[in-house]
Amino acid sequence: MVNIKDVAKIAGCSISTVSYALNDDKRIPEVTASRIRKIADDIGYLPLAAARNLKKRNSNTVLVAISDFGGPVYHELLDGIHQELTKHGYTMIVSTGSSTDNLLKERMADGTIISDINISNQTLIQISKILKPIIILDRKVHDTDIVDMTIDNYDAMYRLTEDVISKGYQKIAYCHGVKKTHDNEYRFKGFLDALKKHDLNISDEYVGNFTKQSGSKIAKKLIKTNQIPEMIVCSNDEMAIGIMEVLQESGYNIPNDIGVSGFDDIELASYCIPKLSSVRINRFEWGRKIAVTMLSLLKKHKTDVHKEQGELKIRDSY
Amino acid sequence: MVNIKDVAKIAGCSISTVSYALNDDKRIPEVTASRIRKIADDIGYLPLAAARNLKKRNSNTVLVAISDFGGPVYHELLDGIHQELTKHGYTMIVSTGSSTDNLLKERMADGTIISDINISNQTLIQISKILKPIIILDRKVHDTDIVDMTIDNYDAMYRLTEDVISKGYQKIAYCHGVKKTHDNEYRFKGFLDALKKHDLNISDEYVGNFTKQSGSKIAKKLIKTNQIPEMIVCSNDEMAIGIMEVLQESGYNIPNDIGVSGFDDIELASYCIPKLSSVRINRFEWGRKIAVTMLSLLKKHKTDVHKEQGELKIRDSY
DNA sequence: ATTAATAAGTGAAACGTTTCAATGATGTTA
DNA sequence: TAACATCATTGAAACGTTTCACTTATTAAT
Repeated sequence: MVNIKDVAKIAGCSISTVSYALNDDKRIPEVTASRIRKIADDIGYLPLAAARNLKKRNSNTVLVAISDFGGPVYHELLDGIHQELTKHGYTMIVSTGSSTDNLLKERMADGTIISDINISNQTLIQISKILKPIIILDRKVHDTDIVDMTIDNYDAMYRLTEDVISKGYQKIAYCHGVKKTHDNEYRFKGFLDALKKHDLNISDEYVGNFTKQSGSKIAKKLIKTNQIPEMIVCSNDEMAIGIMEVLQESGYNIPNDIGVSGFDDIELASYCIPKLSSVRINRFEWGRKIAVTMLSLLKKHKTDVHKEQGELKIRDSY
Repeated sequence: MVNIKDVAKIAGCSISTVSYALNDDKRIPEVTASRIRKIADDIGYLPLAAARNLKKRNSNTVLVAISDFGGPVYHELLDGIHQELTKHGYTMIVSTGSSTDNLLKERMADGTIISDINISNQTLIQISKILKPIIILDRKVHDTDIVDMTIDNYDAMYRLTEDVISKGYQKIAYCHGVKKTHDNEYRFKGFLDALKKHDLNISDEYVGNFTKQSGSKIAKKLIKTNQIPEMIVCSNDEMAIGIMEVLQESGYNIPNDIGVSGFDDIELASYCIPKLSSVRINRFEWGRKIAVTMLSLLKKHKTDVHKEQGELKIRDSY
C-alpha cells in the first residue's frame, strides 16, 4: 500500500514537505506543491484515515445513529444532514443497532446525531461524558452535555386541531401513540390546549403504539362497543390509516360518518382513500438545520437550537 | 480522554499487560485479566479506533455505499447485511454521495459493498486496485478484483412472463427501465425468452427510466396513438403504477381492458388499485447472503456467489 | 559588508495502540 | 543441583501521519 514515504522518495524531498504540500501549507511554494500533488495523484496516494485521525485527534466525520433503515421518514432527513455536512467538508456515516455502540465507544466520529429509540437516556448521558458533541433527536434529555432538537409537535398539532374544530367537529377523540414519547406528549398537549381554547373537552382517548396494527385494533374495539366519536385525531399517520381501514370495512364512511387525521404525512397518506389529512414536516430542511447545529457545535460555538415547524396538509379524511 | 496508560497506571502493570488482557490473550492469567477488565470498565476505557486500526491495519468495519437513503428497497437489504455482519463482530457503516468517496479513499473500512449507481465502473476498478474486497450490487463489472452480486432477474421475469402467457394474453408489450442497466437487460431477456418458448413475439416496446413519471408519459402517448396492447410487462413497479394511473384516468379498466405487471414488489404495489402483480425479492435474506460473501472475502476464502431468487406475487392487475 | 528578515525545507517527536522479543521468576526433571 | 521448561510480565519498536522546532539558503535593509 502506497504511503507518504513513497511520495517523498519519488519527489526527492522529506516526508514533512509532502505533508505540508498536501495540506496546502503556505510555506511550500506553489511550484513544489503542485509537483508533489501530481506525484501523489499519479501513484494514487491518499493519507490513511487511521493515521491522520490518530495524530490530529479528529476524523472529520459525523455519525448519524438511527433505529433502523425503514420508513421514508429518515430518507429526507438523512439527505438533508448529508448535504449540509459534505458542503462543509465533513463525511457522514450512518449506523444502527450494535454497530452504533462500537462506533460510539471507539470514537470513530467527531460528532454524533442520534435518532435511535433503542438507546436509553442513561446510556446517552454516560456516552456524552466522554464524547462530544451529541445531538439527540425527537427526545428531551435533560443534560448539559446533550443538545436535543425536536420538531414543533405542539404547535403543529395545535393548529391541526383548530382546523378540525373550525370544520364543526365537537366530539373529538385522541388516539395516542406510545405514551411517554416526546412526540406523543407534545402532540397531545397541543391537541388539548386547542380544545380548551375553544371550550371543548376531549371526547375519548385510546392508546396505540404508532403502528397501523394498533390503529386497527382500536377501531375494532370502537365498533364492538359502538362508541364512535365524530372525529379521531391520531398521533401519527400509520395509526390513522389502520383506523380508517377497519372503519371502512365495517361500512363507515369517512369523512361523512367520522373524521380522521394523522401526523407525519407519510407517502401513503396521499394514496389511501380518502386521502389522509396530516401534518407535513420538511425533513430535508430539518436535516440541514440539524447539520448546521452540529457544525457549530464542532466549532465549539454556542448555538441556539431551532424547532422545525409543520405544515398542515388538509385532504379528504375529515 | 482516558487511554491505555491510565488503565496500566491504576492496575500497576505495564501497557502491554493491559493490551493483552483486554484482547483475551491466554498468556495473562484469568485473575489478572479480570482485574484489569474491571478497572478498564470502571474508568470507561476503550481502545481508540484510530490507534488500533493504524496498528492492526484493519478496522473491523464494512462500508455499504448506497445511491441515496430513499425507498423501502434499501431498508430490508441494509437490515439483512447489518444483522449478519454484526453477528460476526463487524461494524457496518453506510454512506452516500461524496461521503462515500472520502471513506473509500481513506480506507476507513476493511471491505466495501457498493450499491451506488453514481459510481462509474471505471472509478470502481480504479478503487478496487488499492482497496479490497469490493462487492458490487445489481451490476456486472468484469474485473477480477470485484465481486458482483445480482438478483436473478432473468429467472424471475421468465417465470412472471410464463404466468402472464398462461392467463391467455397474446399481444404483450414490454416497458423498459433505463436500458443499459443490468436489471433491465436481464429482466427483458427473461421476458423475451419466455415469449419465444411459447412461440410468441413481442407486441411493442417502450423505454422509461424506472420512475412513475416515465410510466405516465408512456401511457399518455399510448392513448394518444391508440396503440394499446393487451398486456404491458414493466421492468419495475413504479413505471407500472404510472402507467396504470394514466390508463385508468382515461377510462381503461385494469385488468379487463389491459393487464399490467411490475417488478420489485414495493409497498405501494399492494395498496394501489387494482393491486399490482409483481416479483418480490426477499431483500433481507439477500442482504444476509451478501454479508456472508463479504465475510468470507475478508477471510480471503474463495466463495461462489449466490443469486437471490424472486417470488411471484400475482395480484389483480392482469 | 554586515545584520536581519524571510523563505524553503527537514528531522524527530508524538498520537494510542499492538506485538515481538526479551526478562526474571517459578516449577520440573534427571 | 544443574539444566531446562513454563509462566507472567515487560520494554520498545512499529503503524502512517502531522507538526514543532530547527537549519540552511536567499533576499532585503542598513
